[in-house]
Amino acid sequence: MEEKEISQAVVSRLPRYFRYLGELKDEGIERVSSQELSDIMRVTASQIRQDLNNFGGFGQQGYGYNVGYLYDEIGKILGLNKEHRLIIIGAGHLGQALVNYMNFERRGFIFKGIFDIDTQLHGTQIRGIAVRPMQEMEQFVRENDIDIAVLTIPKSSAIEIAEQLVSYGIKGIWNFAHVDLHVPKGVQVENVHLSDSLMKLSYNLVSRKG
Amino acid sequence: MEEKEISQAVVSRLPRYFRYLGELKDEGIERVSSQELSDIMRVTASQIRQDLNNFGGFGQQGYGYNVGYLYDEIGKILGLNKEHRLIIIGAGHLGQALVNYMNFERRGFIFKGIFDIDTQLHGTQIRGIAVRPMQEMEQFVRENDIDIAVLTIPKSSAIEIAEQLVSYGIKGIWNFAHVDLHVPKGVQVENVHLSDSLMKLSYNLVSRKG
DNA sequence: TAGATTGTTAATCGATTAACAATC
DNA sequence: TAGATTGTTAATCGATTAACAATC
Repeated sequence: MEEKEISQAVVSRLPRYFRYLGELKDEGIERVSSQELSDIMRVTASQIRQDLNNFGGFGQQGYGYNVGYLYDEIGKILGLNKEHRLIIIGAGHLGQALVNYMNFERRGFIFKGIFDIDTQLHGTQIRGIAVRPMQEMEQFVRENDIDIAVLTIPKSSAIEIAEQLVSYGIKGIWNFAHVDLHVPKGVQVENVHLSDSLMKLSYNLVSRKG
Repeated sequence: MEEKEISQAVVSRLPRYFRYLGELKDEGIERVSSQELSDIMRVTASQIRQDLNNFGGFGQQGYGYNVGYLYDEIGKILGLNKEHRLIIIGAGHLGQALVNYMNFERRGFIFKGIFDIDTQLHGTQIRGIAVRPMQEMEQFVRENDIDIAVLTIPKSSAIEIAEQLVSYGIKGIWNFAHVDLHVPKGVQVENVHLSDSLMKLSYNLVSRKG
């Protein structure tokens, strides 16, 4: 199930296909051609067909794509049919925002634990999930089969915490700390560098781009 | 000041250069060669030189780059020498997290106002900034010379609110709503689609990539 | 069958890397 | 001057788009 390596450019577009197909599905639309999808999504029909054909022939000549089927298949490709078990490190506003965002749970991303260094928070709950001291992290990760850790902590501690998590067996890190993490092969890091994003917006504003 | 259009691929890398140069500066390092920077940042020296030369010759043959100077120049390119005036629409956890993140302010991104539909929140303050009713948005934007609006609202209302904001003269939208906004030329949208990011991580986990 | 639209190959475009002459 | 390293051109690589034969 991994013949050729798929480029991250393609992977980055999959969630967007998934979203638009979900919307079409909700509207009760059963079939869609690459050209129709192209018009809605404002990408070329050619790119849509190329992207999808990385994963298999989901369409049918003369017909197009079955919306529900394609939606489900992309969901599977994205691993949304499997349950992911997450912990959050850092119970600040950002951590809380993520825990409270129900849609992740709907997609199979289950928040199992929250950890923070602040002893005042220990024992309090966020959406029914207790905030625990950092010391319990290792045991919790191992006992609850956690595969993803979300880092909503300052950059100063992120590298060290990430190393610990990897040693506990974490396979994926969703990193909101403004630092680059270097992890061993087999561990995935997905960065959300908010200040980089804001700076990009700033650049495009001052450069008076199109 | 806009001879050739710079590709977004290059722009996306600028904040990262800026971050590493800031760290070198803090360490008191005065000069750096593209090769040294390459080793630290794990990109090719060639790419660094190409990227920088889109904006001018900041280096000196036989010497390399002056850290402080290059840091300042990239800051200017990113528009961080100019003050940006922001409002946040949506005072939920995510909105609060952003308002409370001091580092944005340090870079010249000043939060001037917060708006929310929830009447219960009106008059309350977040880090000294009052939460206002949506009805006051237009006047506030015009009177306070707001150039960036941050959308931390559900996707259901995002498109409509974005349209309003554009009509009030907003030039940049930092969009956290999970929907694609279509804005007129001259208005910049920078998307932060958190669920897309999480799905990408999920894909890389299940595809057992490197 | 005729029409539509995919899957896929070929062509183009753009981005990255390599190489080296210019120059500090 | 000799050595180092940039700025920049040329080569390569990868991603996107176009084209069309395959086929439903």
